[in-house]
Amino acid sequence: MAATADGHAPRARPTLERPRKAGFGDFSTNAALLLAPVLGEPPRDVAARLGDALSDRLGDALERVEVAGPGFLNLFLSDAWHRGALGGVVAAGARFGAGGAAVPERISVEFVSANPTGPLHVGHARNAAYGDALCRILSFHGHAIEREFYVNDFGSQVLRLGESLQARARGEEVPEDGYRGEYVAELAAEIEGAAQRPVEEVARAGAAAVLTRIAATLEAFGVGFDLWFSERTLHEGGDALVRRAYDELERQGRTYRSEGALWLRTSQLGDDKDRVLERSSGEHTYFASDVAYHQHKRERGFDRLLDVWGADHHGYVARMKAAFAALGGDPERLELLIMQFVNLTGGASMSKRAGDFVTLDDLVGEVGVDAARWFLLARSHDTTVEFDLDLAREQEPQNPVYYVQYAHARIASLLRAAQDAEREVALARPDRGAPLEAAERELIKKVLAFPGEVEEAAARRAPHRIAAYALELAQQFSAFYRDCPVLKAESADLRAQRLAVSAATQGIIARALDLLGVRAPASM
RNA sequence: GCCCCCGUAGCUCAGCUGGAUAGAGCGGCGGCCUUCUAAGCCGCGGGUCGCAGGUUCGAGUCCUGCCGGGGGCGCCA
Repeated sequence: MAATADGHAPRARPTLERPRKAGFGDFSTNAALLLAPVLGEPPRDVAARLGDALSDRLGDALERVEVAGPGFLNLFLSDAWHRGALGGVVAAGARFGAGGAAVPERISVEFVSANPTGPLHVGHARNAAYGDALCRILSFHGHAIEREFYVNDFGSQVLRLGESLQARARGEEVPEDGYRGEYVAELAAEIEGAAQRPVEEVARAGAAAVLTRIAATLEAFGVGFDLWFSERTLHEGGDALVRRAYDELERQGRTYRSEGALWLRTSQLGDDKDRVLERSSGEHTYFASDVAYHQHKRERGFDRLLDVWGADHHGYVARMKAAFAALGGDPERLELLIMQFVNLTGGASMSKRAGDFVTLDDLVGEVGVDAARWFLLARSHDTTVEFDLDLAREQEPQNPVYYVQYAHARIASLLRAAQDAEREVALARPDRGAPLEAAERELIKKVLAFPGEVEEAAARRAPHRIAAYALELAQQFSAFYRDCPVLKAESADLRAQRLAVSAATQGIIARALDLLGVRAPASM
């Protein structure tokens, strides 16, 4: 791009984009708008010349060009180009849109990480759905992903669980700051000798039992982990990881002693103030565990670390980043993704201590895995989700997820109706040279947008983009289904071509739903 | 007081690196099933993009300041 007359670089960059409105062509460029002041000519004249040049260059891939508005140049691609592109999609098969990452990375994604002191609730459900979908998207995009669940099985919370369990087992009142849910009584009955054994043992057994339940809940929700990392292991053994992290920090000159406690100089690295690692009592803080845990992650050699946290942890971001830098890490490679809250209405409180809250299991029981995941994933992670349980329960069939699944099922029905041989023939040669109806061309365009959507969703850590795209694709298929007979097309070629378009669409709907962890049924 | 997120249609939310008449779902009103699944389709109505400035040829989008909502600021986890 040439500099402007006054020698400064132009502020805006020339773009080649796919306009939202169909009337503005398949591609649109603002190049003429930016060139005009440099050339000293009217933007529309520049656009016209640019259009002529492109027409010569692109040949029959281009149907026509249009100068529009203040000087945009809109390019309309031909049917031949669209059919050729469709052929590419069909040929790519299940790999269409996959592996687009320019620099594949080995990434650790830590999510959920709920305390093993009670059942998962709706907030955890959002974290689980988001983290899982993010892993699926990043993996599909070409990254190597490891999924981790950090188990806080060491601190005072677990001890309180033990006290609560013991109280229940003895038929006593649960302590003021204890856990009161019904599950506590259930667990107390399950754990042998809960009334007599040392409270630490009861706590440990209780946490293990809760964790087993959590894992089962997550599995039913379609969420799995490669590693369940125990906080306790950070503190065990002579060469405890916590000690090693302290040593490393000391070597880097980042720690000091004051008032009997060991402090980390996080304020030198962007935090508001320094933080305590080891209390004057000799106990480690929760922060110390996290520092050691992240040091352990560093030692495992990831290119990037992602932590999915609840909104109540956002005050923790600065110190964690600072600690990561203090350990010698690049804070840019530690991403702390904050999930905003799920505001539950029409149901019970989400307070964990209240003992009466809507669990992930309850949620799934009410609306099913697919609707629950869709609902939690369809919104950006940094906006609060309004989840009306009554509405979700009553309006299940109106949920957009069913619309998308329905489109998939319809295509499956179409393909079933076609003979196997015909389907294969259609997919072997999708381009039959038949002219494209408007709805057909729009559907192909939507299909072709998929890799870009994956790229966007991966780069922005934004699964909700996939949900939005899936809905749009399903809508575009509905228009195609309405306007373009497939099985009843006038000619065999047209029938084959439309079968290919349908099959390609089906594959992408299935893939998009899979990236969200939602099923793609063959019939509904 | 400081920090983070949000403020777009009656409700719930999209809106990608600033671009051309601001979109969807739900809800409302009115139509469409001897025709590839009506869990569907079509049409209508509905918005000073919180407010005020600023940058720009161009701002829902970027900057500043207010207002409103949510959350967080512990030698708790």
